[in-house]
Amino acid sequence: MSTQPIRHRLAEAAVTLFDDNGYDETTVDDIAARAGVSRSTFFRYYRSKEDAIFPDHDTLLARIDARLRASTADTAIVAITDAVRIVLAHYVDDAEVSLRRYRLVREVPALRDREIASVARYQRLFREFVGAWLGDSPDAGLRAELMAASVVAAHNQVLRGWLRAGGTYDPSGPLDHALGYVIATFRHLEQPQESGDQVVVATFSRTASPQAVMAAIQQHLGP
Amino acid sequence: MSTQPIRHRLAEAAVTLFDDNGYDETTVDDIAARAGVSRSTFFRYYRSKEDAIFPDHDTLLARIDARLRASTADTAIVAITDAVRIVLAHYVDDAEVSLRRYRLVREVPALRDREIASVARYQRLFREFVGAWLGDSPDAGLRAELMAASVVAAHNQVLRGWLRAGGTYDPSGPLDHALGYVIATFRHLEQPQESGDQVVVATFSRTASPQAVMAAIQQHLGP
DNA sequence: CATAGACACGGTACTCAGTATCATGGGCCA
DNA sequence: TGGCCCATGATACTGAGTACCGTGTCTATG
Repeated sequence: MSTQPIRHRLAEAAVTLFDDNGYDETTVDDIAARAGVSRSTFFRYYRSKEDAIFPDHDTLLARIDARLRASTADTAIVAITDAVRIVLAHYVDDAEVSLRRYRLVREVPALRDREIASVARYQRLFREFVGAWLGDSPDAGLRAELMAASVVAAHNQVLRGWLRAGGTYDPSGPLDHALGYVIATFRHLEQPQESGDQVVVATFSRTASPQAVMAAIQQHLGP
Repeated sequence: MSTQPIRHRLAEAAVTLFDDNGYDETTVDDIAARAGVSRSTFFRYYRSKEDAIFPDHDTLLARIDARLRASTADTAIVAITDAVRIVLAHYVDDAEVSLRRYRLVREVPALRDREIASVARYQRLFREFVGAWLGDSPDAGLRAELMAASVVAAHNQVLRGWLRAGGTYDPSGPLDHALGYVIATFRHLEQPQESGDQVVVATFSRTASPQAVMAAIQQHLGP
């Protein structure tokens, strides 16, 4: 029938039928028939009907895992930035597919839940690595959780904006901007001496007199 | 059979059977039979098999919505803190049920995904309100997304810790600690003059001389 | 060349979640 | 008493997902 591998034909049949007739109205039999194979074969390639729209989450997850695994605490921020860029690039490279899927996922609750569950797996991955990098520093668990959540949220915000705009621009800039926001909040991940040439001074009681503030600062700055 | 309302009997039958025989091994028929009603009646009270374990998410979500709706941008942080406290308290008040459900959700993928989807609804709620409060300030969408994600992540981290420990302590302290972390990062949500009695001073170039630093500070502190 | 095994696919039959629809029976009001 | 409402039960159906078996093809090895 076609020279395309079956797996690809099934995915294409699925998304086309979902688009044309709706998700609930499309049966696995329909998909298999359109791809020219049997129902059995469909389930041999995809575990479930939903799977046919998310064919590449597993491999992408594996790539992220590999990228993070290749890093250490010292290069945490670079690794995280890279990883998020990989994910976003994956969507951007296949803009056509991403946009069709986005429209679908937006209006089918079952698919939306599935998407959210996938995102949670990415977040879990980030959390585990950041947690390991933070070791047993104070609040390591909490900070890892917040870091992972923020990174994923930043990515999602940029991606959603790009999808809503129909994929009409390069989201690299917005992503870097968003990640900058996140990273600024979590500078303490890296060693202080590596955190650029800026140093935060202090906070003081609002009721303190200017003289008292000056004295305290002068004392810490040395001669 | 029992004086308990049917809805409650069904939920109890469900969680008991899931505990004893496993989730997949328990059919809706089993649950209905144990509650002494028919299969039809089960689906009249719960939309799905999973629903029987998450009976109160909708009402809790409505309470959070109400709490946030009752606030404005001025009192954002208090509202958010309150809302998160409400959610955590809901779990703590029913520690027995929460713990059983936690053990179940942890090992049944379908339930875990469902739980994650529920959490996403809370996050969406926070995002919408914070976004509205931020109005059209720069990066409002991004900051709302990050704020919501962080708040939810902080809550989940505290809740998970409490659940893992078997619900053996009062998690209010840890929650406040975690929220403090989050709020510190998002101080700019509130007006500066309302942000407590602490004031952040500044950052300076590491190469600046102590004298230059002092001069700059003195200039901002006034006479 | 023949045979055996691996493998991919098709076919069949089953379980069970979820939906739709109708029947029933008990309380309640006129 | 009669009629109505409403909660429950009963039945039948669709479709996802699983298990299992049969069959054809391709390949390696005698």
